Amino acid sequence: MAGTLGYALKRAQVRSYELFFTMMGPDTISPARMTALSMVAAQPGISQSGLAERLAITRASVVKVVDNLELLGLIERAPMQGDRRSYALALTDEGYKELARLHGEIRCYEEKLASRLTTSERDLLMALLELVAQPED
Amino acid sequence: MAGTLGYALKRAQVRSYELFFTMMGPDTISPARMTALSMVAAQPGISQSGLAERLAITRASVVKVVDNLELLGLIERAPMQGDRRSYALALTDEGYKELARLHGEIRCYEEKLASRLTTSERDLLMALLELVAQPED
DNA sequence: TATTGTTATACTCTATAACTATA
DNA sequence: TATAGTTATAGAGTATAACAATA
Repeated sequence: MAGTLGYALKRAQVRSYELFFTMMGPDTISPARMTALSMVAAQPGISQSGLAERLAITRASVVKVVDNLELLGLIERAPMQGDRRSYALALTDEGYKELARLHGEIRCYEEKLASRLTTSERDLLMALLELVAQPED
Repeated sequence: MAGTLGYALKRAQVRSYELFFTMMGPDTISPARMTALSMVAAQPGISQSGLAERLAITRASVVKVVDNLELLGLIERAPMQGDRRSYALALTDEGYKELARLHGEIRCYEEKLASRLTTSERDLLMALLELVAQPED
């Protein structure tokens, strides 16, 4: 619906994905997988269930994300000590290298995405978005 | 990637969809279809190709959107005078009634989505989102 | 009993390619 | 030739339900 906040959010998000794939190339790891990669990097040893919770998707869905990142050689499923049901997820050396490379590319992408905004406008926008993103209560 | 504008946009958008389906019910017409409905209302007689362009999706994809809205009795495919290849899309009486009803619900939804923001903050947010949404040059 | 990871299956939304009818 | 709408098909990303192994 034109003129609504919901629609403005949607359009900005669509634009961000367009720019993402334009700048990162069509064969890049998707934004969702990049988020998963950075979450495992931030919390090495996290289980698939833990990752599912942080990504707000189901355990079943996380299996494919992890499969894909493992197939690319970026993360590993190691045995979790003390619970043989779980895997301890961690980045491989290759995964850390790739994440570092991605960080550089993402910085360029972010700069272009916000190129019409001053630095303080960008910070303000992010703060306002946080207020919208939080569920009530 | 945490801390980026792209991620903040994504999270706010996910939250807006969650709230949308929570408030409108699981059987509601989707946001995309509502946008299509309001576009046809704003531009009666528009062709499917025209609608595809405005929605920024392919002609093939628009067929299903129109099929769905027609099946619900909300829009009609009328012959386009002067070009027998095209349809002139228009809302049915039922479609206008439903759109009016949706407008009311959307107002409540929008209010809740922006409930943490003042009116001027909401306006500012929308203005900043527009700047992000516009492709460069 | 409850939890972890997995598989099978399905749904939504989108795309591309090939078709038809008209222009 | 080019355009409008359609169909068939596919891919990404998600979900639910049922299952084996383990707690």
